[in-house]
Amino acid sequence: MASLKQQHLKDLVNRHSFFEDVWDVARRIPKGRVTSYGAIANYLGTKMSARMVGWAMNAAGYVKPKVPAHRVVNRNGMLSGKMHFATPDLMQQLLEKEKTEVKNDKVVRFNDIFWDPATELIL
DNA sequence: TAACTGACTCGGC
DNA sequence: AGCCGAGCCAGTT
Repeated sequence: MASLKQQHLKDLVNRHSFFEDVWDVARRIPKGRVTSYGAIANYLGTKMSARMVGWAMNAAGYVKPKVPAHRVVNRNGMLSGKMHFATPDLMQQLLEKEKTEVKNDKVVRFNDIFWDPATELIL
């Protein structure tokens, strides 16, 4: 039996499709590639709602299928959301496990592995 | 109920 | 080059 908190979050999921869209895009990020909050927001047509993308990531841990929130960083390639994972180093560990180099909380060669849904996700 | 707070970004100074 | 304000909008206080 699901806890009240889980049920509540589930209700939120059903109510706000924007979040689902965010997660849907995030799930399409190829392994070893990364994108930014702004890029996802821009792809969804709400360019100025990058903060909401971050908010969606905050709730991403409670939804299935799993959302690779660690592949979403800020525009500079910095792991700004690392503090929100189970442990501060989990985000970096997950990225390194996919061969994504991280140095000083920043994705190395960010521009080369940056994945922009607006230009690379063809529907 | 109003005010504050962000896993953000951009533009202006 | 770095700091500040605005716009986004759901959740929290």
